[in-house]
Amino acid sequence: MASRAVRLKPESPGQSPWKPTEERARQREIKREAVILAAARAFRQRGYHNTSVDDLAALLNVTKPTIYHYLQNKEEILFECFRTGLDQIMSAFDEIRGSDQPALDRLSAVVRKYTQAITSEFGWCMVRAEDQDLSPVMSRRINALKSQIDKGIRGLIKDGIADGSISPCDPKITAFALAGAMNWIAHWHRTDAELTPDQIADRFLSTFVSGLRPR
Amino acid sequence: MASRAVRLKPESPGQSPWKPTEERARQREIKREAVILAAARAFRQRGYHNTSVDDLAALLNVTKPTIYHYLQNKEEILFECFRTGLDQIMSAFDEIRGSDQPALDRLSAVVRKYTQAITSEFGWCMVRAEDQDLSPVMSRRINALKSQIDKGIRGLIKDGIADGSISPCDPKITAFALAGAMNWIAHWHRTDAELTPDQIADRFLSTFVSGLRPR
DNA sequence: TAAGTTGTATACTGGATAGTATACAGGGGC
DNA sequence: GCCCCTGTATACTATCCAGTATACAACTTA
Repeated sequence: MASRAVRLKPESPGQSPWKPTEERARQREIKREAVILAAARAFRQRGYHNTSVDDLAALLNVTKPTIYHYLQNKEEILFECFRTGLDQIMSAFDEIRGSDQPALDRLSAVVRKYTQAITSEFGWCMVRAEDQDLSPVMSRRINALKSQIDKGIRGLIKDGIADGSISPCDPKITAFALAGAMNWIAHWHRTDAELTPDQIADRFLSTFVSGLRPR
Repeated sequence: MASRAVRLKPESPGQSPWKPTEERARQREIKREAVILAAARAFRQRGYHNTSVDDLAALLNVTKPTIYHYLQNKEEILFECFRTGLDQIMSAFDEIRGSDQPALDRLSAVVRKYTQAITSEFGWCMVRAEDQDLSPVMSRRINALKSQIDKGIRGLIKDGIADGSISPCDPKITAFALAGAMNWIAHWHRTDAELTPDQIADRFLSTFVSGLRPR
């Protein structure tokens, strides 16, 4: 569940004979990511199938072949949207790695990060885009990422039961409930909403941790 | 939030001069619903955009014009799938109307019914189909139904806070969390799953009612 | 300044598919 | 037996759109 952002490391400047080439590669990557971001926004707004590659190109003030210069096909665009969003969620687990807090506290930290990710531009893609629009190979890769996230949440719940910070429950179903509540944010959250992601996360945590029944 | 199933009432037989006509209307309705059910299944399996009307026709051993004889266009098919699913959820509220139980108990009953609805054939349509595939007029009608459901849940939470069966919380966000957890079932539930809808509902309720923190 | 590489555009192809024009078959009522 | 209504099919149109062939422009390097 490591953050997968593998980036070109900027070498010490003015030394490599390949510097210009590297600069090009960086520019290329910037543009590629711009396409992916524009796609994520458009898909969220209009849906994957209601957004043509021509639409995407128009949003970026270029033409279709330019898009295809950076990404092989429409499926790859969707895949990258998926992946970028899921990577954001995965990174929620990075910062609690090695922590010795009670598992419930670690879970709370993950919930806050997760909520931030889901309210990002890529939230829609993680949650609403459909596997069926990807080829079996790509779909399997996405499902592997989703499965890792699920395992991470379940693991924290199991740890919590073990260390006594979480009361005994079915980890699988509890993880589904928690993930479902968070993923659903992508359906109703608007960036102009009154609540910040952190406020949403705190209220969710209050509900899930304390429960509905008065103590 | 009344159940909207308006049905032809079978008149006392053998009397009306229009009986054959009525029989025809009934047959027509049966076939129309068969189309909608087949569509719901196909959409869940392959997605709306990956299912052509020809595909649908083939599933029913007829041809495309037959489909169009019962439904105006593909959008109407999707709309009816939406509506059928949402009606099922709406009916979850019917049986607690007039109940004098504490609101938390009424909410629990709704959660059980809701879970049954979401695991039905139409679960996918309620949750995963996209408004953007409907015209603005139809989309507004669907959103009105969704909004009624949301109001129903929030109302029960507010009632619970008032009658003391639910501890004070933000009703809006709590309703979103609960609905999100349930709606998400449509993403992971398979009919061959090990847990029945009622078992899922009970575990959800245990999580939401008692909370994660040990008492 | 010449040669190669990268980025962008114009203009096209091919395939999928929503929706329709039209014909026809069968049953109920006269 | 004739007519009309309902249901179904064949065969078509029109449109959208993913992806490509090709040309050209601009920059890199020498």
